[in-house]
Amino acid sequence: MGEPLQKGYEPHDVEAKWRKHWEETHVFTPDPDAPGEPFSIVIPPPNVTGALHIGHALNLTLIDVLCRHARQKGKNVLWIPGTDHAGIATQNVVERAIALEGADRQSLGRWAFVKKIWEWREDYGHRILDQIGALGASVDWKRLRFTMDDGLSAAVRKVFVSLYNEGLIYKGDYIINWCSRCHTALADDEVEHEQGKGNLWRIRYHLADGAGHVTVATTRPETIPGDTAICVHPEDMRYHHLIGKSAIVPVLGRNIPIIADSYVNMEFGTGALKVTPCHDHNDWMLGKKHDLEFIQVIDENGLMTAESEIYASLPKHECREKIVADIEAAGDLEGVEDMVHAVGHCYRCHTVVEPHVSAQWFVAATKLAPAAHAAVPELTQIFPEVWLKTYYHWLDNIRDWCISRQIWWGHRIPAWTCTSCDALTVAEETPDHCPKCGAAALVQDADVLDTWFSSALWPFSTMGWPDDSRDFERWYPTSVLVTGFDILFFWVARMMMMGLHLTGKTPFRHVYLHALVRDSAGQKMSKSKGNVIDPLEMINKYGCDALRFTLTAFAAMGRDIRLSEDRIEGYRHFVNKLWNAARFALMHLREMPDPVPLENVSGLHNQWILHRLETVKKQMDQALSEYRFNDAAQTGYKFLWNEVCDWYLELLKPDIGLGAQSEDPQRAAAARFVLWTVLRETLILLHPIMPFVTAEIWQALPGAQNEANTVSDLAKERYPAFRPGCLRETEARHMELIQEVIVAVRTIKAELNIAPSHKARLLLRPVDAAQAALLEQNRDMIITLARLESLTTASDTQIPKASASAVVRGCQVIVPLRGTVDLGGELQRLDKELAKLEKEIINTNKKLLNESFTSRAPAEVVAREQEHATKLLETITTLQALKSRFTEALAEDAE
RNA sequence: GGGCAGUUAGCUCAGUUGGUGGAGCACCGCCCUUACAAGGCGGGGGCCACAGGUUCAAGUCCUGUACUGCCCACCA
Repeated sequence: MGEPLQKGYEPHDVEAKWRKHWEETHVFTPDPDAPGEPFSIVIPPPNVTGALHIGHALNLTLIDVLCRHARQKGKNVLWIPGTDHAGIATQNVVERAIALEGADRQSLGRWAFVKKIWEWREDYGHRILDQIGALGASVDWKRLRFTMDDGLSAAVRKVFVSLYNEGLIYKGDYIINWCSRCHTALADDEVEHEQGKGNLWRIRYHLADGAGHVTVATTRPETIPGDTAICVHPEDMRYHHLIGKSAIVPVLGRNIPIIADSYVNMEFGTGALKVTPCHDHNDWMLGKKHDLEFIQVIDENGLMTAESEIYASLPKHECREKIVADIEAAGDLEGVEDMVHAVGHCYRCHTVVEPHVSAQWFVAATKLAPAAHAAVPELTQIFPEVWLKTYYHWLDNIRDWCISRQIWWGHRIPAWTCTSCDALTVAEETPDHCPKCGAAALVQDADVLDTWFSSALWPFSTMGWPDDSRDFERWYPTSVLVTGFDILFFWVARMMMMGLHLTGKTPFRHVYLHALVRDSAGQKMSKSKGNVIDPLEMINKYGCDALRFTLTAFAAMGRDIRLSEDRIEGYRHFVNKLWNAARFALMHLREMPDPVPLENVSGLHNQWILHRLETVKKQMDQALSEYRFNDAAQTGYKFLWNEVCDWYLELLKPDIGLGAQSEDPQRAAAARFVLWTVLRETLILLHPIMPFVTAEIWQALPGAQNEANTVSDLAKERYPAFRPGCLRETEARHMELIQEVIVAVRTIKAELNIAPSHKARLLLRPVDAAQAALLEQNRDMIITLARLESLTTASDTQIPKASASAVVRGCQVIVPLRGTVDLGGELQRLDKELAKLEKEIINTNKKLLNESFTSRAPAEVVAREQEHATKLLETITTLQALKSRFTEALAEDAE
């Protein structure tokens, strides 16, 4: 027996206690040789120096729900935690930190700077891990990984070498996106395009033969020194005669060819395009295609190169001003207009990126993509399905992936150049001599790999691949990848490509893409907007379970989550409700009740709640297996609050000696065991979503322990077995009648301003003998919950004229009115009810009189409508009779 | 420019295969009933964005329009 429950739920103490317990007992460290179907998930690794944000909280909560549920279902569950070295992001953070000390990485040097980052990681790397723990994530801490661990780094080198040897990694000159602040290449999808104001200049290029000029339009005049052609559309009659001739580059005076390519848009600008292959992606393509000259005029610092002659060493924006002025002075500027166009920015630091030609390493993604396309949905299924098309489209239009980054923090590219013979060696281990010429002087490539390269290996590198590993054998491929849709391309697609190529298997059977968490106005949360909701602050204020329940309840498929603090506060009430319900139950379960056969238990309320419990067990299980997290949460919520608390706990009070009735030992025994069962199984059902509060209640539940002398840990408990014998549709419907009668009485009281505590007399006139028996058998429930003085059930009961009335499933519900009550109120009530019913019967009859409905709709639907109409008519007739009696009473009263 | 979502109660959102629309919060009234006032009971509130179409029957399927959001590609 554990500790009894305190008056109020104190999340902090409880959370700390269970976190510690779970970490110390290693319940989430699985044994690969243990039985059970394998179930595995790898964490989407957060930045090692990062802090937990609400997106992580959502992600981790959903994964945790799946893992805890899978454990309950008897699966052998592995959830690998870990962090990502996050190249550029981390380097930037540390650079900013050392800048405060007046240092910079250049002056420190590579070795010392990287050492600094490792130190930084030692200091701050624990923070994010601690925060993952604070969310209650049931990860296996013994298998904690970091993308720059020895094992994972070895995997990275192995993959690099093997792809290189297969020709799937190559080095080449290419135009890339260059961030002159981060000083590194950026992948296409690391560039964010934003609309910005600019100018469009129209500039004359004189023809070399002196026969006039051609006018081009450009937004970037500073690239003019790098022009190596003018391009027009082959079918553009305005320029047809110029194709093959030469033009002169303004100011510099070089001759360049005029070429034709259908890439050119005749409608835009003047229809004549200046081609600068080194400083524009499309111009690069044209340059390659038409074998143009490549002249680089802007360097990696954003300064003009010597090739730009008189503009050499000017910053590019100054060059722009100067060259425009020079052209204008020469009389060759035809005009300037304002225009809005998209400009690329670095996704990390927001500097404008510059297309830049340099030697880079590439993965031949074009060759890996087809397999990743073909694997879906056969081998890997994507949820929700709307992302399928997006996934396919991206893979079908993929370009080779630039994987080299000119930064210092990351996996160094395992390629060495011989200083004497220039030969390139790619190897897993540092070579001590050049394999070609034997010289010992080898220089390693200065670049590191794109962070996503190591991330792409994460599902198997974390399991010990490429070495023979029991974990890999047992748990790869993983069961499901849970992540945000924003990294479908960055991460998911690349894991698919790498996983398929290297392991021959897709790295996960399912991919569940969850939504983004936005603020209550639908805005993306960001520090600069000041609209972030800090999950740790929420945990602190409302408790972890409240936060987790909120996130789960809002995680509807394919829809963004608009979160606000109010909602978390709201779900805290639910945690509290569970706590209080449990406290009440435990007051009456001082010790383990003696079991009674539940399939044969007596008492309509017992049969009903057990029936509902079975239904909810099935529904929640089903919902989670289909990633309908919100449905699972809502089902649990409604069951506990609206059924267990609002009805069942009240209904069982008479059984256990609360209220007017005297205790019947047999009924009390049954009630206690049913109560114990319902509480016990509800705790299990809610545990994946709310692990802490349920675990705390569980340890106080007598008889929940299954091992002697140990703390009773709900995290180890199995999903409750289904009891088909407890499914009782008929009894559930009978219970609904009782509930409806009770509600009818309550409504009468409320609407006629009769105090709820007023003990009314109630007369019931059942529609038939079966109903009469049912009502009579359950009279205690009605008396207690409707708060009655007396209850008379008989079809021939005299009805006092001054009575309020209602009709429930044909049964007349009569509350005789005495003294102070406002009789006019009852008339209004009856009229309102009758009007509603009449409207309904008109609609139903309209349908039934429609020949095409009765002949074409399924017989079963027609029969249902028919029955509905009959019942409506009966109710109306009865109610009208009651109303006329009541009107007489009013008249008599007036006399 | 191409693609994908969304539009349902005052607010935030559910609504599986078409069969007479739900929840939470907010609102109104009554109640401190011995698990819970972070509560209980009852109530009001919606031509499901708009216009067509399919069907006996449309929030649900189809077409179009409007607005909102996102993704991709970017025209020099």
